[in-house]
Amino acid sequence: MLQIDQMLCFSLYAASRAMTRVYQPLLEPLGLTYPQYVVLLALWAEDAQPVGQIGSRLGLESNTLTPLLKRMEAAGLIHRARNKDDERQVIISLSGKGRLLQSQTSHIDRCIIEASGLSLDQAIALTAEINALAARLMTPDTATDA
Amino acid sequence: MLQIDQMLCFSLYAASRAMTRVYQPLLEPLGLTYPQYVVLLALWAEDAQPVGQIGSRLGLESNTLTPLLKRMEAAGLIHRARNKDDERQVIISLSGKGRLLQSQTSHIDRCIIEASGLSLDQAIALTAEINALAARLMTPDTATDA
DNA sequence: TGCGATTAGATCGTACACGATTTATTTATG
DNA sequence: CATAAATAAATCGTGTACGATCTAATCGCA
Repeated sequence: MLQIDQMLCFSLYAASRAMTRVYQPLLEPLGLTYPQYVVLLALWAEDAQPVGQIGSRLGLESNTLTPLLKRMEAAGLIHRARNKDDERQVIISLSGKGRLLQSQTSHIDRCIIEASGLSLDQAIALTAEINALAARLMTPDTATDA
Repeated sequence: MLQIDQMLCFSLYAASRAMTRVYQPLLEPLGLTYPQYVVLLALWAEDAQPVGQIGSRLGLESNTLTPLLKRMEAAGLIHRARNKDDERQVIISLSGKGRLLQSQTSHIDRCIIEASGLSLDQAIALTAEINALAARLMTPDTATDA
């Protein structure tokens, strides 16, 4: 009984790391880590975003993103520039190199789907369930006392 | 279409971190991090395991476990001792303090179940799906070329 | 019996995560 | 117009993850 939540939390923990390990050898030839790839996904969907917007999309704070983005800048993947209209913001935009990488990732998508062993419908359903769970976990519920 | 696997991988990544964030305030009063709690779960299930066995149960290598276990030893939660029958192995066993902590974790289980918003059946089913996915991801499949 | 191969942990370097704090900029208010 | 409150990143410290390598102990087999 009481083991179930432990198993649920542990299964997420283990599955997430397993997924990262599947990505790693596919991303390594591109010189990317998994979190860096996720940032690129966000930028391919919408270029030129402030750090905070990327953070809210990815659920990461500036204390994680700032050094990560600096490494991506050093690798020539992105540009970092202050917003002229609001000097507090740093706008992250794709470099030519960062934009070109997108074309080299379609085989990655295929490999992951294959490794997951799921049909498209199954993947969609499972993703929806996990997203719903994550959304509930992130609501400031009555989880601290009772 | 090609976004699905990205959504699946990202949902796992985000859900795992969300789960850790739910645990954090519950574990902090006990002086535990989430990975340390997972190690304790393994030891509560079976005391006196070598490092490598804990690693295979948790999917962690010695390069992660060794420093983690040293911190737990420093915190007085566990003992580390060479196996007399095989001096290569380091046996990890619970201290009295580490054993006692188990009794203080039942409310944590309840809080997590509540925060997940899942019924027991739903939690079991979702855990099984995620475990099956993780198992497939961990098989050395044809994921590197095609 | 002896020595190369294997195995178990430990060590090292790099890259996240994240709580807490700090700095710089903008906004709101008197 | 001045300044306190709010906001956006950056910084700092601690704790995982993990590839690569190292060391010590055991095993296998001539």
